[in-house]
Amino acid sequence: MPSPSIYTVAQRAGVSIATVSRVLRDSGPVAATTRERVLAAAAELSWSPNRLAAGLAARVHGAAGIVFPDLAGPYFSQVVLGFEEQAVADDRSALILATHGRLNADEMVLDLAARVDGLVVMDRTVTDEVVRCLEGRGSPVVLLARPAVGATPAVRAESLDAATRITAHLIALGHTRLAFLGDPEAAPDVDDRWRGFLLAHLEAGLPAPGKPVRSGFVQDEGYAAGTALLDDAARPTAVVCANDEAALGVYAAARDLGLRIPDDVAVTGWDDIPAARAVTPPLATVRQPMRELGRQAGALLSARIAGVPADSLTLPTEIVLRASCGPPANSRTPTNRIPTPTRRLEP
Amino acid sequence: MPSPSIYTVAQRAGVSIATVSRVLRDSGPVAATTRERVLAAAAELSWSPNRLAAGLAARVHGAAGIVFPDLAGPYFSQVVLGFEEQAVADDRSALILATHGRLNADEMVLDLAARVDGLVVMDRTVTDEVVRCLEGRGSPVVLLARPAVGATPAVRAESLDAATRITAHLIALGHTRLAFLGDPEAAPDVDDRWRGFLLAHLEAGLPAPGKPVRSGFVQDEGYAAGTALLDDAARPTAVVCANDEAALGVYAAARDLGLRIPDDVAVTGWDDIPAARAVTPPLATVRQPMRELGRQAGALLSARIAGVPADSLTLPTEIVLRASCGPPANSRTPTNRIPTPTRRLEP
DNA sequence: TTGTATGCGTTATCAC
DNA sequence: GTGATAACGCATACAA
Repeated sequence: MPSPSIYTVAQRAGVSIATVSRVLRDSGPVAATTRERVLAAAAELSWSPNRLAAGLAARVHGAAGIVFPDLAGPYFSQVVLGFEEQAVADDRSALILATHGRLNADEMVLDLAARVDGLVVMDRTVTDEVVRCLEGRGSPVVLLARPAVGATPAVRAESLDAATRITAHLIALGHTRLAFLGDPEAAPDVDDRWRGFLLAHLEAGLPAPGKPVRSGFVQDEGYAAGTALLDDAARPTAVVCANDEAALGVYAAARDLGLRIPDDVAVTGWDDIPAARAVTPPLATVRQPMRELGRQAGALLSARIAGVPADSLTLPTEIVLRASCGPPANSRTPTNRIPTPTRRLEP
Repeated sequence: MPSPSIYTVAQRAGVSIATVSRVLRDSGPVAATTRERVLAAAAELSWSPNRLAAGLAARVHGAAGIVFPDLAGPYFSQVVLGFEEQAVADDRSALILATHGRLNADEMVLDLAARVDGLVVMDRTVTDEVVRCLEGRGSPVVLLARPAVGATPAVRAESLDAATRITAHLIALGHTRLAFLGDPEAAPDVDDRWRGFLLAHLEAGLPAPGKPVRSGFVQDEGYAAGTALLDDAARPTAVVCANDEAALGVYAAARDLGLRIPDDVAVTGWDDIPAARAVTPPLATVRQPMRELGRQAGALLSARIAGVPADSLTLPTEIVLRASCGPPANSRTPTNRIPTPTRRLEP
């Protein structure tokens, strides 16, 4: 038995399909009694309009998509969730696409674009060229955690300054041998954090630090990179990690090497995931509004879909000092002064 | 300038729309030279077929949806990711919907159903009645982490037996005052874990434990519940948590109360999230194949969409013993014997 | 191998 | 208020 159509409902209600459409979409005047009849008929047939047909006629998908590299860890999850919330708020469905660094990511994204009214694109999932192509085809795009491209706006969380500040804090605590753990080429945000790390050294008059210790975003990678970094007599006394999960990997590495945090090595992360407060010692980190990032990106996208030009947006981050960056045992600077405006001390 | 349609392309290639459709969908024979012309025209216009129209004509959405309560924590993230992977593998788009316990969840799901070929429904996001309604309207459904409903199959991870075994392990270690932290009414899986917890007491001849200490899935809730539970002279010596994140909250609670794990209180979790290995001591837990759950649910859904009847599926779980459940200081049973077949000792 | 014509289920613009 | 009817963009029998 085929599913009922607007014709079935119209016939049952004794009206034309135009009227059915009117009551359902509340467009145009309809007599109260007529409305009742239509509603009743629709209910009896448990009919709901075919979104495909409705979309085709109205030239609207009623859907928005988000493209991200992966869904590993709280960061991406929260961003996607924020996006979903905004989409629902705008009465749109949310489509997701994880590229995983697949080679055919470009065509996957192009394909996705054909089924949504607009797209949020995270990180380096696709090239700038693809972004332009998308816009060229009439698909509004909002970039997330990645620089703007032409007129395509970007939503980001401040990274460079926060990285400079948290590094400066470590330096102020007396650290002179610091390492950066993360891959600046993996994501624009990480690159900013790395540059802030460098900048802090410059400003403090310290010699330039070594190259970053490459690591992905997941804990296992942080563990591997952390082990390689710390299993060395010339190990650093402080490690600035590109994200919390990698930092937790460093925690495990330090433990397995018999090193104490922060006495033997200070550690900082990024994101302020819940686990950062559960570990011992609590992890110092930089909080970024993950959910809000997704929400704002979705909101900007909605604006663009509506034809309203949207400007790029940078959300503030917040340094969260916790015991993991506490003064090392042989601290020469007992002060706890933090050279930054926005700060926070927990717990 | 309106986006090009199949007519534009056909005209430019000097063929009919039927031919364009043929080369694009590779249906029916087309001369090589003709094919080239069409492809060229399509490329020049950077045209891609309108999915709405294609879907309408083919009576197919080319999309699958998944409904979940929230995206907090690795569990839901991984499940959704597994679902997405399977959807992509089946050449379908993935739609997501988080209900957040919203009151109008039912209609949101019904609405989502109108734009996909099938739906995976997690937990208690909607009632059994809605599931039947969905099926009645011709939308194949696969349940996830929730019992089957009529002919609608379910994909689950084994919970009851694993809960019995890990509880039995604690009891074998000498614990007699155990608490269950989690809300059996929050999710069917948690209810199974609670029942396994009870069963282990029965089998060991221990008096029935107290009521579960209600807690949600996130760390903060685990912290609050854990604090209430442990800040008491008559506190339990072991806490079986419904999931890892809540367990991490208990870690923080114990730390803040000056209690040591496992000496003062043993703790176990569920899921085996990465952070479980990063905390000190490492968290004993029950590993469930989160990603695979999503993938299998997606696969079953594909089968159902294809008209193939699908049976319910229960994936195995694995007990992962770590230091957090190590023998208490005053252990009366020095044995480490584990009364279960599948087990694992880490690190 | 290719073209014609119809249907897919709505929306929306007209008349009435 | 209500009803025909033309798009909407594509898939696909059916012809040629």
